[in-house]
Amino acid sequence: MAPSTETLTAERILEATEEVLRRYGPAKATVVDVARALGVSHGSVYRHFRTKAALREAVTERWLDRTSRALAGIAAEDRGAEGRLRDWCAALFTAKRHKAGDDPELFATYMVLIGENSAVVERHVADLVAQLGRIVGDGVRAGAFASADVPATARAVFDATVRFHDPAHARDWAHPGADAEFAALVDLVVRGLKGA
Amino acid sequence: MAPSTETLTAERILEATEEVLRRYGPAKATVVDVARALGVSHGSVYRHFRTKAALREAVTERWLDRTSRALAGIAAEDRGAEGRLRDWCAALFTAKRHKAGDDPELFATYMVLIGENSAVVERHVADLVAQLGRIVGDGVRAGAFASADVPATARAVFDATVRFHDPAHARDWAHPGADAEFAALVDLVVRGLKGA
DNA sequence: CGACTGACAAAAATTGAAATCTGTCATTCG
DNA sequence: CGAATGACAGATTTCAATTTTTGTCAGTCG
Repeated sequence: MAPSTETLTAERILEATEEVLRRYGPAKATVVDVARALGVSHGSVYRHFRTKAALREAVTERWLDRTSRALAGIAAEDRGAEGRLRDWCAALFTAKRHKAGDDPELFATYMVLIGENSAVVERHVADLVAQLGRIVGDGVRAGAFASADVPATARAVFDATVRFHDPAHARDWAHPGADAEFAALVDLVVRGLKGA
Repeated sequence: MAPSTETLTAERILEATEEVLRRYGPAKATVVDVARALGVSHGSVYRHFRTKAALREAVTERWLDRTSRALAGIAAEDRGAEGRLRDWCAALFTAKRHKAGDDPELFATYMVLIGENSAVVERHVADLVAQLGRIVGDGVRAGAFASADVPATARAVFDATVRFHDPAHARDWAHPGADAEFAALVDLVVRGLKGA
């Protein structure tokens, strides 16, 4: 966009890249477009990011981290594990559903980025599962939940809810029964956590 | 392939179509190829299937029905609901994993067909959920499971296990920890079914 | 001196003309 | 007479020529 006299930082490049991706989509967005948006030559962008792939990876990571941070707040709250778990799952579903529904094109763009960067996604998933682990662990300590292997149980909870947070299933999130199905699933999972 | 003197039936066309899809893949397989394999003109194929899409849909349906029928056997067995549920889920996971692992190219072909025929897939899913419903219903009647709404619970069980039967997650099925994660998930679900 | 530029080679994407495929139907074949 | 054919129009795909993009680096500028 407007050339700027500010220093060229990785941060500013990432912002410009997001903007370019939003405007042109993942197929058309080029490094030259990003450079043009910043009023610099594309060589300067390569000073901060070794390849176009690295640049896209950094954008993907930023995007996923925003979700992570929001949920970390819920996981850390000081109250009963069941309530926190229910709210955490609901917050994850709601956040994803809004991202998918509010701006489908931008969401499609991030779906492409996610497909390109499985390593980043893996780290993100590990992060979310760790958050679940903290909630489940608290629940076990307080006697609300039963689990012989907290990390494995946390992973099972994450897996059980894939349909309501994995972008691969985004298509289903709009359909009318989705909320009821989500509620039934969370109830089933919570009952399972409470033990036999 | 070899021309034949037999009558041209929908069944024979479907077999030839499967063969052509296996050989050329979903992108290259044409109606002309199918006709050539049968030793007839492509016009004759159109006598049995109105469009290429209808032909592919029929192939997809056949393929999904084979899985359905195998599982229906387990659902109908005369024994405890918990064992049947565990075996049914394991059979579904194992069957899918083999299809994906044994012939990845053919599996990719069917993934494409599945993407083209969401209506067929929806019916297939409804069928599987109904089978689960029978098992869960039996369990509730026998006092082994607790559920206020059997169809909704069956759907929740199906949803909870998506990661281990939906082709969208096929990529994960090969990884070493998959079996342990599957076991942990089924345990969680079964505990949930047994009630709080 | 170090951030930035822009010309360049190699790789990838786009374009449009030619070839192929889909779906129809008047005609042939048994 | 009903099943099958093959020529055909319109839609889609292919392929090679052309353009654009990526990534590098010797050289400029402040």
